[in-house]
Amino acid sequence: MNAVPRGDLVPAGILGLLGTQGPTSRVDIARSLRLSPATVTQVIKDLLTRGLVEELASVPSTGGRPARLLGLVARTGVAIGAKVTADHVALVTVELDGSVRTSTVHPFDPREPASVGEILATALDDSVLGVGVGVPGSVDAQASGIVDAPTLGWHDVKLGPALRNRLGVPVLVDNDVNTLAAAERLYGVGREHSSYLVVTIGRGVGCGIVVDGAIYRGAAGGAGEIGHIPLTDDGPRCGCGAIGCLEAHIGSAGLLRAARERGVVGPRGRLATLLKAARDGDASALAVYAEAGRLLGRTLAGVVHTVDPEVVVLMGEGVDAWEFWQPGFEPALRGRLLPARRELPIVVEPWTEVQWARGAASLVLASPFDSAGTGGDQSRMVRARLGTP
Amino acid sequence: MNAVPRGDLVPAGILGLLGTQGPTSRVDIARSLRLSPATVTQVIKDLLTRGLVEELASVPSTGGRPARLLGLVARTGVAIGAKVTADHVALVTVELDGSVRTSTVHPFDPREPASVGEILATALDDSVLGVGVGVPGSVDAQASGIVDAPTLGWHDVKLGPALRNRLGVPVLVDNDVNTLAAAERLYGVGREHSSYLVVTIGRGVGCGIVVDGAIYRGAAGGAGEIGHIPLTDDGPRCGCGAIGCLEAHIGSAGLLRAARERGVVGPRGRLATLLKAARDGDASALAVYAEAGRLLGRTLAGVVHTVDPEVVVLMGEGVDAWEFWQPGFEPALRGRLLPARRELPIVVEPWTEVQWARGAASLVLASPFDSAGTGGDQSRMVRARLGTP
DNA sequence: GCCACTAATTTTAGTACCGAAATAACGGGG
DNA sequence: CCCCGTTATTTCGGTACTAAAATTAGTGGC
Repeated sequence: MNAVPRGDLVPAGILGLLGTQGPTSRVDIARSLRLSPATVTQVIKDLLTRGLVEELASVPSTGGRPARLLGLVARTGVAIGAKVTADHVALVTVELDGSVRTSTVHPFDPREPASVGEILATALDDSVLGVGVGVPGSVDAQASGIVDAPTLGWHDVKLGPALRNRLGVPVLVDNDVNTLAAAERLYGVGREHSSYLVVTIGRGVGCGIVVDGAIYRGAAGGAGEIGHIPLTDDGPRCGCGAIGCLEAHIGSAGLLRAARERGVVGPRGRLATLLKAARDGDASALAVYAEAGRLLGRTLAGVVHTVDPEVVVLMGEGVDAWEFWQPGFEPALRGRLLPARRELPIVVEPWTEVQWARGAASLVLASPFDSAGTGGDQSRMVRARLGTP
Repeated sequence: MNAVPRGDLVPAGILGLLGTQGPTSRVDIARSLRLSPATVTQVIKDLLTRGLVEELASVPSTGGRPARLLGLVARTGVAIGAKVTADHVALVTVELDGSVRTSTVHPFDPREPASVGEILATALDDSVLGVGVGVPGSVDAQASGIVDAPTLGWHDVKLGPALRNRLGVPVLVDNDVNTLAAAERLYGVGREHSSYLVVTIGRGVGCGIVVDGAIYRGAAGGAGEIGHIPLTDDGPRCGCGAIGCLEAHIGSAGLLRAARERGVVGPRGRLATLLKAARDGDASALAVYAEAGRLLGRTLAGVVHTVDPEVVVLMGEGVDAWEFWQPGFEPALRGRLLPARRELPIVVEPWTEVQWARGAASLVLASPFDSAGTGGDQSRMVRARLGTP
């Protein structure tokens, strides 16, 4: 058998691994990146002489020669992550190890896409490796960053080029759910599994698909739009123009509509009212959530039959009320899955707004692992910044 | 940038390309297989000296040096394809260029899985490169071939190992729909597109997913089971045990049930009766098909939103009546797709039973291109057989 | 303390590819 | 006919890996 090289990726991959997973031995690096130990030895030798990596303590022997841990020489690199919504931009700066250093929120008017650049510029300094941006819409490619986002009123907005021009650092743009999938890959289920779905419930319903460790974007960057899976032929109209989409039923607006119809909240009531009613044990409120859970479970059964993932992760604002969705969700999902998949693990992750932005930063931090070339030249630029102190 | 090698695959890939696409110039080979012209020159030099390939006529110059066509030296390799059903096994032998040489059908009792080996043995001779088998169920991996097929009453049937043992040639086993997807890749839309769905309608409903030119099988070989996407909470019970699956509505049995309910056919009527009634313009018969088309269209809209393919191919026994499905299908699909995808091309392919078996043979013929390693050691063995006269 | 055993790392001797530059084989314009 | 532009192919000099063998650094038994 011969080599399976992947561009100038191995040194960056090792640096990225050490940055995200902490100190690691040569064998473990080889196993994680599917390289031969020989290659790791060679590359590490180079990184040692360049002073980017240092040898740390040995781990106690397990019967053979003890492994020598390797660590990143303290560096100042950070990534900036931004999540764009209809009325604000959330910004975080994230260390190489994934910890959030700072977090801010800025008001934002989507009619002025360029102002995203101004907001990001406030956080920029020499230590920034790159900027990741998550948007609620479809993006042609991370490295390009041309956005269609109906909820922002954006069509063909050239956000990526504009930001690169304004900021002068690598900029990766992707659908917001895909950014969460990227974060999950570095810090979540992606460490243990190579194929999974990241499903978000909240204002809309989205799904990031990870296959063999790579984010699957579809032919035109539109994969994972499960919010627009049709459920019914009548029923609520969705923002997309069609009728009876999943999102129209169980997105924030759909929940609220159902709650009003049942009289749980008044005509001007808010979701918080519905949630409070459920917490107080109101039967109608519980029924609204249970019905939403049932629809989500049934739809996800279909998605799982189509994609066959190892795990499903649930996130988004909506999981705050998950305890009330679950009674409807579990039977609807499990009862519909084929026997072979009935034990599919479902992971519900606690949620804060910062997660979105942190996910966006993960686009940058995942660049060293980007052997599929998803991030194109922008990922290469991040790697270049990582390689020279 | 450096090399992107793929195992000992390049020589086999070139042979496979010449076998399936016919005579090709070096530059075109390089373009098709995404290799550098330098590499092609080197490998071809070797293949020429080994007598596996010969130089043919030049193509007329298009302004520069004329390209020299290269062709396979006449060889006797064939692949055998088999499609297993509940009552028969269809067998074909297929030439390297994809043309069907012989085609036979053998009665079969699924309670005796081993008899598949006996049937295949009748077709075996020295020229056989390998055997491909399509089964109506899920398969753990092509190169292994352990089958779960409820419709055959098979659970954990070790078909692959048994056949390899009996036949002594490489055996690749896959879900029947995936075999069609493999055929499509070599001879159909796969020549022009790298991501597509192959949807079959007939007794069941299935879907082969091709992503970046590779068949996507999911975490456990169960991807594409769209027949079990839940549509309704009441309604017909499906063979899988759940209620209201797509397949229960629009599979052969579902169609027949609907036809009986509407009185189009008698209690012992058959599908042919329904089809004939539709051809005679019977309104109820047309309504049965239109409703099936509507359900299929609505469901596929959801699948397309999830997967975002470039094209969808429709096949299977059911397409014989496609003209009657279409009136329900088109509006249901297009009306539900997001605007960006509304123009999705749908290709309906004419259908004969032989297609299934030919698809199975494609598993073998695709082995030379199998850079993803889907076929494992069995594909390697096919390549070995291809490389030594 | 010496030996057998184990596991991590390094060395060695390739291999399979690539990019860039050189060369070859045409057609067409003067 | 000779030169030019164009396209195909080949040559050349790397590069980035690999597998297998050798080496190193521990453990535990005696």
